[in-house]
Formats: sequence, structure tokens, C-alpha cells
Amino acid sequence: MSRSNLAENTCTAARAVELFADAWMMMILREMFLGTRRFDDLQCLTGVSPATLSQRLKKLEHIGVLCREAYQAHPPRYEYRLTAMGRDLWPVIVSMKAWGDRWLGSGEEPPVAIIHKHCGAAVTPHMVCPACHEPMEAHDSEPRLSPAFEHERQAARGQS
Amino acid sequence: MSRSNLAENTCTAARAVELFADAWMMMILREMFLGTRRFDDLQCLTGVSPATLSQRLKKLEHIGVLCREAYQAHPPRYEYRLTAMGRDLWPVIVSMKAWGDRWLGSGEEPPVAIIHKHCGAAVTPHMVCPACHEPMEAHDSEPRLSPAFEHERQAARGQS
DNA sequence: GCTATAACTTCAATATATGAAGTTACTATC
DNA sequence: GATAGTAACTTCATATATTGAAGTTATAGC
Repeated sequence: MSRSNLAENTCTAARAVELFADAWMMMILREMFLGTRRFDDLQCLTGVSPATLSQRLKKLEHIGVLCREAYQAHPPRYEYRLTAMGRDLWPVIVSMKAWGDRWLGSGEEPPVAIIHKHCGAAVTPHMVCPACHEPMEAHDSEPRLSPAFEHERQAARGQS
Repeated sequence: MSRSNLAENTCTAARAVELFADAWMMMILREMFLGTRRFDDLQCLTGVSPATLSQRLKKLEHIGVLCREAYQAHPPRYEYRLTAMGRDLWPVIVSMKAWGDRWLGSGEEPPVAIIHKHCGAAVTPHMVCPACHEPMEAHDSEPRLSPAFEHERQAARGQS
């Protein structure tokens, strides 16, 4: 993914996808949500090479989804923590997990359960409509494109 | 991402991430949810090269999230459609879009609105606990790892 | 002094993606 | 009936990114 037209995409979904739809980015974020904070743990628990991990952590920090915090000064040692922007990616990871549990699971108990602190239940969160509170899935919705975005897409079609 | 230990990962979230956390996979899926069905449209609307698109479509078909359907026999022409397994990825894309709208948007109206067919509202779906129906976010939950998964992770830590 | 640890960086080899162009088998138009 | 266009790809040389292994730096503890 290197085209400038994508980097400047009008579509916010495409921009998010461009940032995070990278195998290692998501693996790192998954680990962060499991509570992993340090370089070497992230490295061995995800299997990423140190060079790539280092590069991705810098990128994630640059985006603003995580921050480095020194936990000791001499020698300088850091841990990585999710920011509010990063924590807000929770639904993405949870959706991926739910899909994996449903379609890739072995039928047994999933390896990670999500406990709702409020009620104590082990749950698979699902999506609802904030207006009418009904559950929402793909077939309950349809996309409506803004005129500007529609125009951009027509231009892209024309170019081919 | 090529390590066999990841391909055989116990964690269903990691397995899902491994399949879809690829920039082009997600861009293609996003397009499919917008209703795009044909090779050349997918190619110009995502910006992926034909070679990569061809490879990714084969992979997506192999996974089972989309299927090829002939819409004309001579010459053979196909369109690509999401399967039930594919449509079930909707929350992943919607979560990415919601995040993008919130953190990457320009403050204006987002380029794509999601209309809930049932009530007609343009909405940003959110996650709720299926047990108590309260909204759920990162700080409302905690992960609980299965013993087997915990064991696998300890082994990975040890190896470093 | 010796060993261990954390957080990286470096490097050569390998793998993957890119853009541009080409291919195949038609249909539609002049 | 020749020419142009279209759809769905494939091919290829080049460019870019990733990998595994090893090295580096700064320090603590014995």
C-alpha cells in the first residue's frame, strides 16, 4: 500500500484500514489489549522480528494510539501503553475475535473470554443501533455515500 | 507474517488477524460491503494492482468469505459476492469506519453513512453486552485466558 | 569481573508488491 | 468485416519490505 491517492483517501474507513490492516499492527494491538506492555514480551508473544516490532511501535506511537512511558531511567527502559485513541480500537479487535471464534474456532471454549466487569458475564459483545437499540448486522444496514465521495469514486472508475 | 507458530495459533483473534490484517484484504472487503462486485471496479476503486487483486480474491475465496459467480458464460465473466462468513465481517469494517470517523475525520460529515433499514436512522453502531445490554468499551471488560492458552504464552515467553 | 537483561539496531538473504504492458475471448459499432 | 472496446486477468523486471541471526548499549546484581 503505497499509493498517494489512498493516503489522501476521503473515506475514513479506508484511512483506518490503511493504518491498521497490517498483520503486525493488529497482532501488536491484540497483545496490548491482553495487557502486554514491554518490547521483548510483545516480540515473543506475537512472533514479530525485533526490527519490524521497533518500526511498528514507532508508527503506532506516531499515529497516537500508544505512548512510550519510561519505567526506569538508568538504563532507559520503556513500556508501551494504549492511549484513549488506542483503547477506542477495542471494538475492532473484539469484532475480529468474535469472527474468529465463530468461523475459525475448534468448537471448544475460545482461548480468551471477555468478561463484562459490570455484570460479570463472559460475553461476545454485539452491535446495536444507537437510535432504536435493535441488534445490527450487515443485512440490516445499507451504506449511503456522500456526494463528494460518490464523485471521487466516479473519477476513479473513469480513469481505468 | 510467515511463521508457522502463528498459522497454528490457538488464539482465534490472532488467526482472524492473520487472515485479514492485510491492507488489501480489508480494502477489498470494504468495497464488497459498499456493493462492488467486479474485478475492474475493485481494482480502480481500491487502487490495488491487478496481480495482487487476483491473488487476494483467490485467497478470500479459499477462506470462504466470498464466492465467484459467473454472470455470463462466453467469455467467462465472474462477479464476487460475500458469503455468510464474509457478511459476518461487517462489524469489523464498521468498527474500523467508526474509529476512522472519530479519529481521522475532518470534522465534517463522514463520506459514508450507515442507514439502519429498520428505523431509517443514519447511525454509528456500538457494542453492547448481550447479557445486561449495557454499552461496552475497552475499560468495561477484561480478558480471561484459558489455561491452555496461558500455557502456550508462557512457553513463548520462555523461548526468548 | 562475569553474567544477565531490556530494548533495541544492523545486515545479507529472501519474499512480496508494484506499474506497465500483454493476453484472451468475446461484443458492439461503423 | 474490420476496428475498437471491455472484462478479467497474467507476466515480468524492478522496487520495497521482512526475516532470522547476530550485534550493541547501558546497566544491575552477584
